[in-house]
Amino acid sequence: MESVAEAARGRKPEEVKSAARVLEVLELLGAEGARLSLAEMASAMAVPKSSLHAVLRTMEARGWVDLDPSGTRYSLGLKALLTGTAYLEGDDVTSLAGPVLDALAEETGESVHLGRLDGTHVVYLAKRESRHALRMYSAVGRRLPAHATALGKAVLSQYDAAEVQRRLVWPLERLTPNTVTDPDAFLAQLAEARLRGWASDDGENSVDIRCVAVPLGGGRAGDALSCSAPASRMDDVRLEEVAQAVTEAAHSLSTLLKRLGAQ
Amino acid sequence: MESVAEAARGRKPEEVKSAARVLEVLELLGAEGARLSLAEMASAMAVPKSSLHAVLRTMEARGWVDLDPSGTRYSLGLKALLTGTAYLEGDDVTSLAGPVLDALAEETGESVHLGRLDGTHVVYLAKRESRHALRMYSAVGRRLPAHATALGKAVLSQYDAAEVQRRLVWPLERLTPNTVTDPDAFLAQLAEARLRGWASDDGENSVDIRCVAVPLGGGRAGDALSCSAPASRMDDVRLEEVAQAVTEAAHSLSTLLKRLGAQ
DNA sequence: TTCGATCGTTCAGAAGACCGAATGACGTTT
DNA sequence: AAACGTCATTCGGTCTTCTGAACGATCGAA
Repeated sequence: MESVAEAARGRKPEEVKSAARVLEVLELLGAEGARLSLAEMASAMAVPKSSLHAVLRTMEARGWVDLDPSGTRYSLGLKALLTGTAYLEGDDVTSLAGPVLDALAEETGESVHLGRLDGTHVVYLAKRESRHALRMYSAVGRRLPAHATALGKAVLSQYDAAEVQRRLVWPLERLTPNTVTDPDAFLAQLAEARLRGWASDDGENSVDIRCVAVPLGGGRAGDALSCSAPASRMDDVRLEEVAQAVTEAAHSLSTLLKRLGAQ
Repeated sequence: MESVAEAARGRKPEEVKSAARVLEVLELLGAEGARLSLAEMASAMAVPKSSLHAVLRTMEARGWVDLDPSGTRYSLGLKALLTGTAYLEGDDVTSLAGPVLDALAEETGESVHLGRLDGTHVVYLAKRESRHALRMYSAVGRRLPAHATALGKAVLSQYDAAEVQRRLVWPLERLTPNTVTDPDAFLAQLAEARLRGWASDDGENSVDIRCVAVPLGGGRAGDALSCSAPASRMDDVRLEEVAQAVTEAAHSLSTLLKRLGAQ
């Protein structure tokens, strides 16, 4: 009998209702540094107030959401931060990447990132900042569309065209005048990246930023290493040099990971 | 009838069972960079496997937990990271603190932290690293016992003795030979901090690190600003100088916050 | 003050999750 | 090869949570 009601909302009957709601609350509050009232969240989630009320009580009691002094607006609690940093600490790749990132940042003098594919986006897992005053803004946890970043293209270059077609949302969203949105041109870029071993981004998500990225091996298909710099410091020659350095760094990190996986 | 069963486990009947379990899973997986099987978690949480199974399916479907390639060990998912960083982005204090931290780090040349009291511990919300090669290790999201840190003592100095007694766990845990564990000595330190406006830590959580902290005003009773350095660069005279700088920084941040709260 | 529009909170009937035992799928040991 | 241990997974009856409407509290406007 539940199939009618559940199918109408497009949800699997395999989900535990209030478990899903807890996660939805966290995502909703996280989405925009939001401070939302119970009623606002209930309407946003299309859930009865009374049901959400009990869920929020549970979350508040455990420090996963905080309540305004007024007692009427919810925001994320400290537990969310603790768990977020625990993700990074518990991750093999991120833990091992530290010294490699340090060395690459030292060698290139530019901003260096470790990224992971998550659906259609890439998430920064770790970074080292450029020594220069003019540098790109970034933050661990930040998400950028995979199709407009070197990191994303590096990861995607490991899949065939059909898989890429399946993984991305078409048409590709345009972020800057340089964003590659034509499917054929995009797939051609991936093919080129696959051949030479590194992907690039020329102002495709942020004007005037050029970036090079190399996917990690060692069984970590979703991760890549990148180096970004303002176009003013990154002409084509320099790009190739940096690509070389990133490739070597990625290789050495991949070796560390393979060793870990084998043992 | 549920009061008997629930009271026996010490839980309020106000909790939604599977909501609490979702959070408990996240905390369990976050606790130690753990990779746990369903059976292990079920036993750790004292919950039937079959019930937890459904919860984990829900969490996995939404990317909150990841499953090993083998399909038998769970770890935190990427959504945990996204929500964790969202906590920081959505937080007024952390957002406003950036420039103040930069200035203080520049002025002192030492590591600077923004911390928040969470129960008996202090959590780092933001940091700026020392320019020196010899520097303390720290990370955003890291928790340290409040009674053994300048940050914690700064926050606690705002409460009276009875409140402090209530908030901490006695006896105070010893972390280093310098940790103050005697209740009277500890309360005396807080009283002194309250008078002069800043708290200090002399190798109490980490040998050879000295630290100064000042609580924030502006209605953010739980937050404090600190500056830490190796004892070799921090004699008593220098400590007073740094305390002065931190006090000014805390004051300017508090002013920013008050302005925000008023508007 | 009074009204109106929020908001969070409560409650009893209805719907769905929870649980224990049984099952199937591995990998390892005997 | 066979038996064992451990693992995730399924299933139907029972019990809990979920729900929608009604309530009470709070604030601002009239």
